[in-house]
Amino acid sequence: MGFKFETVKANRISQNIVEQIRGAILAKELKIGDQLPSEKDFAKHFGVSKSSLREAYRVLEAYGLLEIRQGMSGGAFIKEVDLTTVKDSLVNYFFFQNPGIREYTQIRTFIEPQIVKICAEKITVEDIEYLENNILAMEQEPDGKHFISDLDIAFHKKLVDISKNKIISLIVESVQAALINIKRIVHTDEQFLKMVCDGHKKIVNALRESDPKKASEAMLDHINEVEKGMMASKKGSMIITEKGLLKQDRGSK
Amino acid sequence: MGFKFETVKANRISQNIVEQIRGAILAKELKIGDQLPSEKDFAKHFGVSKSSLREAYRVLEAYGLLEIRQGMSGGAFIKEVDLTTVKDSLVNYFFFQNPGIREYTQIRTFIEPQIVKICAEKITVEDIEYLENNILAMEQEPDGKHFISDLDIAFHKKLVDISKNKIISLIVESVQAALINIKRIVHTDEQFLKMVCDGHKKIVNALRESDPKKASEAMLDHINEVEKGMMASKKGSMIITEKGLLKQDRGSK
DNA sequence: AATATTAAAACATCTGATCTTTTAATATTT
DNA sequence: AAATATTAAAAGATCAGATGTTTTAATATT
Repeated sequence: MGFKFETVKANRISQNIVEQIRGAILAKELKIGDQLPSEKDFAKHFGVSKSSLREAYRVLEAYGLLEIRQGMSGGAFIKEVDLTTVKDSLVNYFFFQNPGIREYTQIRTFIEPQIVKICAEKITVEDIEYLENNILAMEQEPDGKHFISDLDIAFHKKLVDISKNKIISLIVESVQAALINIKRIVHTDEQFLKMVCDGHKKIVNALRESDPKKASEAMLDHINEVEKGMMASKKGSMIITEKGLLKQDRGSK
Repeated sequence: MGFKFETVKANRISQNIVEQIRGAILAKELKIGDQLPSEKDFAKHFGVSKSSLREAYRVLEAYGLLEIRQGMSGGAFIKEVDLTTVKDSLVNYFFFQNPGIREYTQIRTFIEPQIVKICAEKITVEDIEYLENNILAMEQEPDGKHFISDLDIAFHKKLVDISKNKIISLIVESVQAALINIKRIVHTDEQFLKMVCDGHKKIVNALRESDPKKASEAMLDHINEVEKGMMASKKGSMIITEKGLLKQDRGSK
C-alpha cells in the first residue's frame, strides 16, 4: 500500500517517564544542575511505584542525562552528557558493525589533513611545545605497551582541539578510541614506533613553518603509513584482552 | 605530583552486572540472539535481588545491547546496537555542546565533497535514477513543511551509502539529524527550496558524467550555499517545537 | 575554634506478592 | 483433518513495604 507503519511497543511506565523527562530537557524546561524530586516524591507524583521510577532514573543515567548521588543532600540532578557516554555508545555500535581498518583510515584521511591546514594558521608556540613534548615522551617510552596509544591519541586530539570544532573533536577522538578499543591492537615493535614518531615530527615541522599544504600532506602520508603498518603487522602485533593482559594475536580468518 | 587519579564511584550492584555482561559481549562470549537467563534465575545466580538485576537489564537495554520481551518465550536477548541508539546519544551530546551552524557545515565540507568523488566512480544507473526521483519529489512538494528535510537527508544519505563506509554513513546521518533535530529549523521559502534543488541537480549531473572533480566542487558549493541560506534566513525560517507545531523563529540573541 | 557525634534525608537493596503479556499446548468445532 | 478457540505456564511489569548504607547538616563536645 505504499505506506509503512512503524512497530509500536507497549508503553512501559519507566519508558514513559524517561521520555517525559528527556523531553523536558530538550525543551529547555530542565537545565543542567536542576534537581529532580526524590524517588519517593516523584513516584507519588507520577502515581507509580518507586521501582518503576528508579528504572527510569537508571535509564536517564545511562543516557548520561542524570547524575544520581546518595546521601543527605543527594538526589537526581540534570547533567550535561559527557564525551565518554557518546564514545561508549559509538564503541558499542562499531563493535557490531565491525568496520575494516580501511574504513577507519578513510574517514581520518578526509578529516585530519584538513584539520592541520587550519592548525597551520592558528597554532601557538605553546601548542607546538606540547606536541614536541608528546613526541619526546613517545620516543622515550621504553618498550611501548599501551602508553603509545594514549600518547598517539593525545597528539591527534591536540591538533583537532586547535580547530575548535566540537563535532570534529568528537568524531576524531571516537574513531581513534573505537579503532583501538575494538581492534585492541597495539603495535609494540620499534619500527612501528619510529614510523609514528617520524610522521608526527614531519607534521609538527610543517606547522612550525606555518605551511598548511605541507602539514596537510604530512598528515595524509602519516595516516596512510599507519594503516599500511597495521595491515602488515597484524600478525605480529599484540592485542589487549578484556582483562588487560597482553597476548599474541594470531591474525583473523 | 604530576599524577592524576580518577574519581571512583561506589560500585552499584546493577552497574557491576552491566559491566560484566557488556564485557562478555565485547569479549565475544555472548553473541547476537543469545538469551540471558530469566530475571529470577539470573538474580539468584548473581546472589542479588530481582530489582537490582532488573535495573541492570534496563541499562543494557538503554545501551541498545539488550532486547527484552515479555510473555512465555520472552526474556532478555543480546541485540546488535542500532543506528537510532547512537544517533540519539549524539543528539543528546550535541544538545549541550550546542555547536554553531559553522561547525556542522565545516565537517560536511570535509567529508561530503570527498564522498561524491568516490561516488562518481562507483555510481550505477539505479542510483542516478533514485537521486533524480528524489529531486523531482522535492520540486513537487507543494509548500515544503518538514518533508523537505526528510528528502534532503535521503539525498545525502544515498550518496554516502554508495561509498560503503559504515563509519562515514553514521557520521553524515547523525550530523544532519542533529542539525535538524537540535536547531529544528526548516526552510519553507520557495527561494531556499529552489537553491537546494539546483545544488542537488548540479551534483547529479556531474555524477552522471562520472566527473569526480566537478561533483566534488558542486557538493562543496552546495553545502556552503545552504549554510549561507540558513544563516541569512534564520529570522524568516520556521522552527519545529517539541509538540511538532510550527512557529515563527525570532532569531536568537 | 576545632573536632567529634548524631540525626535525618535520600539512595540502594531485598522480599515477596500480584498483574499482564505472550505463546505453546490442548481442546473444540467445522 | 484442518481450522479455531481455550487454557495454562513462563516471563516480564508493577507494586508495597521493610531494611541497609551513604552523605551531610546540625549539634555537642573538647
